[in-house]
Amino acid sequence: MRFKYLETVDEIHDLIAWHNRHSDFVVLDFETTSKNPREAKLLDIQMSGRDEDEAVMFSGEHLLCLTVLESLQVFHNFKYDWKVAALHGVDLSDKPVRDTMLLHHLADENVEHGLDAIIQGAHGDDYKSRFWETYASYADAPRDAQLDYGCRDIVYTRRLYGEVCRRLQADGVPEALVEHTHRLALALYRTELAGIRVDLDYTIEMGSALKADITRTERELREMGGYHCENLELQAWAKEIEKVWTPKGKKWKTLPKPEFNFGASGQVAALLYDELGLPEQVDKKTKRRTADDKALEAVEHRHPIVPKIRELRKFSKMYGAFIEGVLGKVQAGRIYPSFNVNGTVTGRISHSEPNMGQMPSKGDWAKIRGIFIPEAGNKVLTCDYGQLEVCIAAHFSMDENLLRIIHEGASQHDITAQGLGIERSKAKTVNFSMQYGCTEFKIAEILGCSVPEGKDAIRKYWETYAGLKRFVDWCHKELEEGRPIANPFGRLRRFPKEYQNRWELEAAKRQVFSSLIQGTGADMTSRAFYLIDSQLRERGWGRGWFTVHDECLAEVSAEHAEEARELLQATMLGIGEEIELRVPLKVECSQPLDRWQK
DNA sequence: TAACGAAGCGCG
DNA sequence: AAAGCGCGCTTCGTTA
Repeated sequence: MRFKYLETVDEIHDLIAWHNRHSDFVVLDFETTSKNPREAKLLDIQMSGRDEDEAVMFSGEHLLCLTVLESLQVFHNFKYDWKVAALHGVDLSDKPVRDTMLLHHLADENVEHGLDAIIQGAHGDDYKSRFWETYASYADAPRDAQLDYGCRDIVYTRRLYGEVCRRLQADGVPEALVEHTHRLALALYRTELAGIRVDLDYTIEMGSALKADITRTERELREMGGYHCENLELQAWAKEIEKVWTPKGKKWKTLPKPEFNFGASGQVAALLYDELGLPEQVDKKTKRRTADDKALEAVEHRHPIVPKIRELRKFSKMYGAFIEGVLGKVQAGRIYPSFNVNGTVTGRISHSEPNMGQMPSKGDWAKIRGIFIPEAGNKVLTCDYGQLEVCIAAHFSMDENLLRIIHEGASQHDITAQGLGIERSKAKTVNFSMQYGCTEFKIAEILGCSVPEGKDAIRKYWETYAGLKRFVDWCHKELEEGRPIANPFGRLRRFPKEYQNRWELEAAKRQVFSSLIQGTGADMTSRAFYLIDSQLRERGWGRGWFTVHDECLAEVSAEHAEEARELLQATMLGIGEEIELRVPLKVECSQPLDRWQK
């Protein structure tokens, strides 16, 4: 390998001009001071050279030179480098781009996609670990070491690009899916750069109310023993002489300070089961006693302290994960979540810092979503696919009852309840569980019946949805014969060809159908999101905000909100035609809103 | 003191 | 038999 540090702008321009004439693509990578693009200072830029073992590096000061580069840009995670460039005043987003990280995920969704892991696996070259063992930071390393480190990344990324392209071709992954994936990432790049506005007053007010709830509930918990508790020890604990759980010694000690932590599940379990003598609830999976919400619910009628602990848990979760979690990430009134295109094996987008997809949506807690607001003068639109999984399952299976649900508006939960002779509320859980491939053990747990009765319930379920059963069986046959199943976009969910034991095969059988449904829904939503974002921008009406699995959100000017609403609705419905879905889709669009809410 | 896994829980 | 899919975040408690 030959690496060179280019000192002058002339040298850089010479090479770029050469690329513009001769290269199909140019590999690029940035060295910076932080993984967070908003904190990152651009230090150096690396670029592929005239032949495949050659790479160059030049100072980040010459970032502007890249604007004259015309060739296809190849990055490993372009979203990061483009954000850094944008925050240094250079927009690279009008250029064609390919991303070896995205391609690697399309080629194998089951492995890690970081450049380090890929290179280590493919070439066994551990120059990266050697570099980081020697130097505390990139900036601390001498120029020679920086050049070697940065340029090796380029050479390996260049090889990787060729290799993943060959693998995608061999697997028959359509170019349209490759193209869509990059366009989606481009839309998400813009979303990430823009960030999301936060209503600080609203958040702080909700936060202080929650904080007061937490304080009050904690006080009530500590006072409670004296009134309701028949356990003498707990009464004593409640009155000053408090018990302290010592993790080291694994036992209770009587100490004068109230140090019991209701937020620690181990301490709560010790309190409920050891101190109060409530019946131990055991986790079916781990065989260990548990103090999770389901366990607490099961014993809450036996002691008034239990529902209080459940309340406190809820308040703490809401305050800690969502109020503090969001406020801690606010910069000048905005948050900047990451939207990861290859964060899941199914093709869903994953979110982080914060995860917008886990913002509370149920009951009163949905008000937490109201934290997120559009720019002044804009409105929020949120549109979701109704019963998307049912539509997709019906499309694949053409199951009679599923088709009835879609065409006649029948309720899936009612049909299942009737078919199995169970309550509607239980039928709802059964429907979700069956989509996830559950066994008679889980069904027995849901219905509160014996395992043989659970088995019978599954038999009735498959009688009710016989067409679906045939399709699920087909999925299992494909799996067992080692053929990956492509979704309508050509995305593959790959499973091992060989299994060490029966259990691994059973796990794969549970996953294969579920992944197909989930992945199809994910691609439909993200395809719609890309189209929505690009059309809104083209028309100057606004932009895409983000997606939450089967929901597209956008922010649009109040002036065009109604037209935009039509556009979102039509675009999401249009995905059905695009993939020739055999059933009609349903899309529910919100009114133009002043904040994110139902 | 930092890093890590487990438990618990938010979402679809 | 490890027996419902896919994620990310916070806290706790242990270990390097």
